[in-house]
Amino acid sequence: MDQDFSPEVIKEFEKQWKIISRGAIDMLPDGEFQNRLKKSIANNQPLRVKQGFDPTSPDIHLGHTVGIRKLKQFQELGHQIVLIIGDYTALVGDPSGQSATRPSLSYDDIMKNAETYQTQFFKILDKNKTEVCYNGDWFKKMDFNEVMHLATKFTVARMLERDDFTKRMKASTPISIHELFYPLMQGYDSVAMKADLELGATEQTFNLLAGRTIQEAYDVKAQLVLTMPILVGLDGEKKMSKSLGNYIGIDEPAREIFGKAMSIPDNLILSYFELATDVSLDKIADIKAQLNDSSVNPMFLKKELGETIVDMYHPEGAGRNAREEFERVFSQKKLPDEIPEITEEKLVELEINPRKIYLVHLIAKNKMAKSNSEARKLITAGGVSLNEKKVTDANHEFDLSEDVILKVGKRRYLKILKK
RNA sequence: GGUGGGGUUCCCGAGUGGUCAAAGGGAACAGACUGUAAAUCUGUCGGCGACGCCUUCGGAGGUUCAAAUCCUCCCCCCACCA
Repeated sequence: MDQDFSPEVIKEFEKQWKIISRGAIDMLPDGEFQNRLKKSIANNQPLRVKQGFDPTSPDIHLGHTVGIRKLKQFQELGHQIVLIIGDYTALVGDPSGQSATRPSLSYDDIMKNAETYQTQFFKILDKNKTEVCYNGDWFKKMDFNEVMHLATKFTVARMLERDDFTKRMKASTPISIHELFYPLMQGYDSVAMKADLELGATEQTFNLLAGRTIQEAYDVKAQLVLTMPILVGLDGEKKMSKSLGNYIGIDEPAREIFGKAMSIPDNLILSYFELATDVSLDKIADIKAQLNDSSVNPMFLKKELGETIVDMYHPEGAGRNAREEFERVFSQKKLPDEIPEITEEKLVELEINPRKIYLVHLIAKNKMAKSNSEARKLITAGGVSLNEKKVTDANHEFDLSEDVILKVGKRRYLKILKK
């Protein structure tokens, strides 16, 4: 029952399709997806495009931006973006891709995270055109009867099909009943928001499709599903996540972002360009060609990547500055142009005698190492220098006769000022 | 509810009375080599102004000169049975 669409509609559809499908893995169901998009254009009825984010950590990182930037594209094409902040789903914890039950967060922490999420979202999205909801808004009000009713809409067999559960069963790791509710909750969000389309990473496919089932059970039209690849973290193996510490936060200082970008393994360069930046498809093809050309040092492409990413989240020119700073410090091994400083008075406050500075304490008390032992180990390992001279004596003491620059490891600096 | 098997340092996982701050691997950190890439090699990997001392082996007690190891109670997980 395809209706006939005018050439203008088809033209607009093709334009939108090209943009929307960039980078996408699945756009389901095939056929219906195209059709509903066309209808939306023909009837001037924007799609309600939903994605949920559980505020389980305080920061949005590049991994999140894969979806957020896709939402941005929909937004620019005139569709309605619906952001769900999963305050209640965060309480449950998404089992997707997990090999163990997530540690539960306190509601206070979740709400704090939700706040920073909001401000960081709008570094990318247009706040005025975005609908934001907390799923606690409806889950808080549900009584047990309604919860059970929701639970009747899905079967155990289907739930256990997903491979994260299968794996956990095989590995004999516990699965709590409440984790089974996660997909139901996410699906119910789609009911509540009357979502036409839900976006998520590939690992979300099960949840997204479950959403269709739940919607239909509640007599809401089943949503379309669009999945995006998972951005691999800095370690080159696992998905980017705050808890694994392999992430680039969009709120981080320019030099951090640049530095972290430089530390990714070479085989990630292309996917970072594809998933984390807005460079054109032509440009991507060009980068791909260069990566295959053995005469090109991938480092140059990586620097370009770093610069591009920095510029997305910092003012114009920040990328270039970060790059120059990086080259100065790491390539030419010069001192960074900004080094945290500490004064003689501050030392006294830290109970360090400026006339007899015990290096171990200086490092530990300034949080350049976790403990005195850690500091001691770093010194012994040859990772500590004073005024660019390596110190390997763990009991080293010195007096502050002049300003001193302390370097610990590759990148921790501190300047101690004689008053 | 019954029976059996388990809970060890960031993770996996050895260890069944002293030689245990606890093998091995992974992760991480530092150093060498580099491009803050990969690979490789080396070292470190509970805390402490440190060849000694203090705190750790699910929790609480107990036996012992001595306990991760033995006993008691409790908590949690898994498998099978019901």
